[in-house]
Amino acid sequence: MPRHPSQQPTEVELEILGILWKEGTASAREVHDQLSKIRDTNYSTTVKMLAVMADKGLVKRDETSRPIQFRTAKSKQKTQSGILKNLIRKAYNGSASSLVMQALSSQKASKEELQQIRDLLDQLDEKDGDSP
Amino acid sequence: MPRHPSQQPTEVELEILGILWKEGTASAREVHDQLSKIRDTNYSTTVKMLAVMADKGLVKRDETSRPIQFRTAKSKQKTQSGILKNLIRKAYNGSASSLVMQALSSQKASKEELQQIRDLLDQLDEKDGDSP
DNA sequence: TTGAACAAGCGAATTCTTTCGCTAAAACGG
DNA sequence: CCGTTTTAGCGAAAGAATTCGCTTGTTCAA
Repeated sequence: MPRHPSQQPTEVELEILGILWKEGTASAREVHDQLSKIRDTNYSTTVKMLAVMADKGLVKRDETSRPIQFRTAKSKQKTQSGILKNLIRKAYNGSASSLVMQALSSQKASKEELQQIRDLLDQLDEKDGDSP
Repeated sequence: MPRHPSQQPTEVELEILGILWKEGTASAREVHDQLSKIRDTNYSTTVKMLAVMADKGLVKRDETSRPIQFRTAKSKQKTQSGILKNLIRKAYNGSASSLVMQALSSQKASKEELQQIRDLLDQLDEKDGDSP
């Protein structure tokens, strides 16, 4: 009986995606150097992970340049919100605001950030006035 | 070489935790009935998952009552914020507010919810005036 | 060109997750 | 009680994720 292949990126995959989001584009070596700071891992492993991720369509390879450059296949936005949506559904019973409140209470945020969030809230209010 | 056992609950585990959060306490059968609505799974599998989760310390069994009752071992809060913290670190480069903004923009929230969030923001502002 | 150094890839082993058939034990109804 | 139904558990296997040794290819400087 076939298992459900999870749509979400795995732990390590996410860490690698995180690196690529930060760097934009990077060689296997560069990815590895970053990765090895947060995870005890081996260069071969990193290379393999990138290969697996390429198969899954999570990253793209640019072979025209040497060393081969990697970048993410989907936009950061899209990937992040996919993960978020999934998490909200499974762990927050579908309520985005529960997640938001918890994130705000359990993690520190600067005044500027809080203000940014307020601004966004205002925008949202305007847009969707009051509709059932 | 030992793998990093991920601290986070897996996909199915999370779904089961979600059910237990909603129900408070439930028998294997009850968990299964709920689970099978969102996932094509077998009663034996559910029972096994609960056993595995008990081993990992994710759920507790109350054997005094028959059928055995399950409940989560850690509080919903604690588990959720653990997951969030992890996600923020890995996928949001440590910025809780990025996650919050994305959650707000990509998921609908009612006016009441938005207001709740505002209230929380106000509280946070008061508490931590202007930090170092 | 040639050897050192680095990059890429293959294939197989490990460990973890998820699956379920099958057996035993417990509860239930007559 | 006894057969039936439900619950619990075991153990094994299928599937995924992660690991890395080792081989091969490429680059580069002397």
